[in-house]
Amino acid sequence: MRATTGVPTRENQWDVMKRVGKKTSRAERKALRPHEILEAAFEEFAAKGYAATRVEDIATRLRITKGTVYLYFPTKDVLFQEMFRHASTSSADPSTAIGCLRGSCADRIRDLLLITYENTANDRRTRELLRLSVAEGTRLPKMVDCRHELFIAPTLAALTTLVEEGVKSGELRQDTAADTPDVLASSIFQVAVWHLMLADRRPIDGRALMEAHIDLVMNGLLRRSERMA
Amino acid sequence: MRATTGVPTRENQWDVMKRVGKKTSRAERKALRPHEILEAAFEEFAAKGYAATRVEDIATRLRITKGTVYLYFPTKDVLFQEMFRHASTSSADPSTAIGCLRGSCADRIRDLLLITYENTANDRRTRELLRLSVAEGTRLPKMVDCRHELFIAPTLAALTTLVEEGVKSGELRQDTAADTPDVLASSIFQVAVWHLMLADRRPIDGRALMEAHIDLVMNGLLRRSERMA
Amino acid sequence: MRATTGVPTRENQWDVMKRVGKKTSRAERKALRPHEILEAAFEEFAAKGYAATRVEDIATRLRITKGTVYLYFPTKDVLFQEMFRHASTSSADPSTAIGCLRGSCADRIRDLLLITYENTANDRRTRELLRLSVAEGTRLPKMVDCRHELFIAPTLAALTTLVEEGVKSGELRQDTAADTPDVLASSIFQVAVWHLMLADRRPIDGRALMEAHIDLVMNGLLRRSERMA
Amino acid sequence: MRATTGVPTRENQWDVMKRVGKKTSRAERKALRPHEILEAAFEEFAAKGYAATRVEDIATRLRITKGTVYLYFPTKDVLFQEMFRHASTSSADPSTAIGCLRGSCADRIRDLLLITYENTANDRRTRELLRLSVAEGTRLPKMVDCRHELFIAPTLAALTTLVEEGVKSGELRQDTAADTPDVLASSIFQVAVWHLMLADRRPIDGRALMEAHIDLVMNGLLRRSERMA
DNA sequence: AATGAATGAGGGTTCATTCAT
DNA sequence: AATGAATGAACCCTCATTCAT
Repeated sequence: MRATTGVPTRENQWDVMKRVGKKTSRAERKALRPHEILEAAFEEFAAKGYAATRVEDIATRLRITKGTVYLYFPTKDVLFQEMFRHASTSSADPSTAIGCLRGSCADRIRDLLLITYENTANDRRTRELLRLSVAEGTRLPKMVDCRHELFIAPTLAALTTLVEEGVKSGELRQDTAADTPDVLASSIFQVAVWHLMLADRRPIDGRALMEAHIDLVMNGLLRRSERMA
Repeated sequence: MRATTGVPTRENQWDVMKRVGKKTSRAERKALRPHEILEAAFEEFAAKGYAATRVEDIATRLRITKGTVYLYFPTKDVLFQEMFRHASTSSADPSTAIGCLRGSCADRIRDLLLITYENTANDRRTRELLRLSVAEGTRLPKMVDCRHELFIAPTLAALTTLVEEGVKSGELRQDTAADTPDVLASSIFQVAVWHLMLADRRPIDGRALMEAHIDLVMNGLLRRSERMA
Repeated sequence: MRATTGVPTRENQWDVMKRVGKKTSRAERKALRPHEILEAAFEEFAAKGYAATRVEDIATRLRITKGTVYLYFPTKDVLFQEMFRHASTSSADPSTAIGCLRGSCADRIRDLLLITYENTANDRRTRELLRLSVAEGTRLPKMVDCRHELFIAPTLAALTTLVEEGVKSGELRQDTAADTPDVLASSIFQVAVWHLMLADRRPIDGRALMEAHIDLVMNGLLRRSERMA
Repeated sequence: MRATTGVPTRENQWDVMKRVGKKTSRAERKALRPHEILEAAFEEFAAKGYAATRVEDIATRLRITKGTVYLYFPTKDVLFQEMFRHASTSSADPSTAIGCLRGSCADRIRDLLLITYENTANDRRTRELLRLSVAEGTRLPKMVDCRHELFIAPTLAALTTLVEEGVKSGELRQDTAADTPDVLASSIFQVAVWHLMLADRRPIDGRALMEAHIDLVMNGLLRRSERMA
């Protein structure tokens, strides 16, 4: 029925292990596999998108064969979704950041934005998840909603709380802007999109841009005397 | 399921033309075709991405067959790129907007941002081009760079010019923010990404967000007395 | 994306047609295709069973490629079922045979059995459908039931009617056997199974066996006084 | 769905043995294994056919893993053939039945047919072997021939002998039917095929059908004077 | 110009078989 | 002896592309 060559054309994972003298038991290997595969899947899907990625590409990245991938994930589609969940889960939880803010409202807003920036726009993994959310979101809205619920909404809610507090204490002015404090975070989106679109071809200093934006939103561009009603 | 009949169940383009009494000559038809195809391609590619879109999907949208598509475009890949160029070209040219700005620097900045917002984040076509830039940009960096060159860079350059002018005239303060006036436009990215990710599932008032952001960047969030050094 | 060799390695159907000077228009070809494919599918499925048959085998038999098969049938499974229905439909309808029986009950029973034999056990196509019914029937009971309903049941019902009539008229004896006249047809099953199992390796004279069986069962059924020479 | 846990959810063979306090040594186990595997293989192959059965299905039925199957049988194909031989061997040997027939020719014929019926058409295992002979016989004619040689031919030969004897003694009439006494057994085929095709969806009383057939063929074969009531 | 039947390379998925543990 | 992770050859089905009509 099926021919069985058994003659490996290229050295496989085990050969490699022997050659480099690594000691990984089968059990260890197996326990690691799902994680490894999800990581490799992340790289491939992020680089090429769902449809253009071949399961074999993912396998090859790990020096295994596609059959092995199917030992751990039943379909490409499930693999994608698990990968998305896995990559999301390993992102920094915004609540920890929110929990350790100290100082004046302005300080806390500044720190929250900077920390969020570091965890999102400045984090390759999170950026690529944004890419996938944009690219595949139409196909899998649930996925994106879930991510929004867990990561974006809490941060924006924290901003809203901080602004409300600052307005109440008189530290911040009460105005149009105070009604939609989401906009405080807009530069994070800008940096993220910039990275996604232009990568290293037109690099920007994300941190500088963030600080400029924070300066702007806190102080405004107009001279004191020119301040608009 | 593939039909095997070959009997068209719905009236095709010629039937339609006959019914409504239009007179479109063959020559006219031919002249229109590339444009029609590019439009249909835009819709399909935007909805499903490059790899997941079938040439036949595009043809079906026009009630023609895939063979016809190949009369005008040699490959799917070329079609995609031409579509991208075409959709970009039909976007509003930023230079026209820049040209008709009037009033104080603040006014002109505000107007430029609002006009750009209307032409980009609030324009479905431009938004979908952003989606494609993010999704397929890795594969076709040239495409994205070109788009950046023609649409994004000029707008940001205009902003920079306006800010410099305002600083020189004393209308705007000279500070961190003035060094990277790009950030003034960050809310446009935010609205665009929000639309792309959450579509109509979590709608936002883009215009209100824009105005809040403009208010913020012009006036700052801090009370006058609290202004940071 | 996809390489396009276009270099045919072996002459295909069209080459063949040109070479032998056949004149078959595309439209004619297309109209014939489903029928051709069903016939080829019949041969392959009958020879190897559902699971062991490759769609490509079916295509190759027609000097076309598997892609073409999928132009007419959406899946292998549907192809199998349509093939089964098609092959069944083209079998002789028992009602026509039943309609033209003449003579005494004995004569009509004899003729019905012989005709049924010719149409079933002695007909390769019907025999192979029996093979498929036995081999794949567990998977597709509906298919077998349908076939039973249309072909087997009517014939057995006709036998029952004939026997009842003969008993009533006094031509046939009333006894155990008259209660289950199905057994009159048992030799048809025997010949069919023999063919399916031993093919041409241990050939039998089906017709002679049929006649011997008829002789046996008729002389048993008939009253003493009616006994045939 | 493939499980990735490796944690057995149901108790395996050893657990079972421990629980019920059985003491089966490794050696005993090993001696039993081939037999167990062949039995499990019989069930699976009979239910799904050769190609559609997975080696793992067979193993799972025994709560062992496919690796173990390969310890005892080198390939799936060999396993199938050994299973077929094994299942055949465990069928009742016709010679024993033939040996203990007593009474008149008519009695012996009747008894032989009834015993054969019980051992074949009315025996699930033998019936399923018939199914496999029909389904896979084209692929493995040797197998079927062997089975024919050992089980079918002897029974038919015995029938022939009995009929010849009856004719010689004057108990049976000498006529067409006497030339091919095979037909006496045709109802066995009929019942077997009926079971295989219609299973329990259209049940029949096999024994009644057999007796009706015997009644039919005996009263036909017997001389006028010998006719049974 | 338009069609759509046909092609065939490819990618998802399965499963017989191997072999280190 | 038994396991089950891994392999890789197939097989189903899709779809970009071609080309005769």
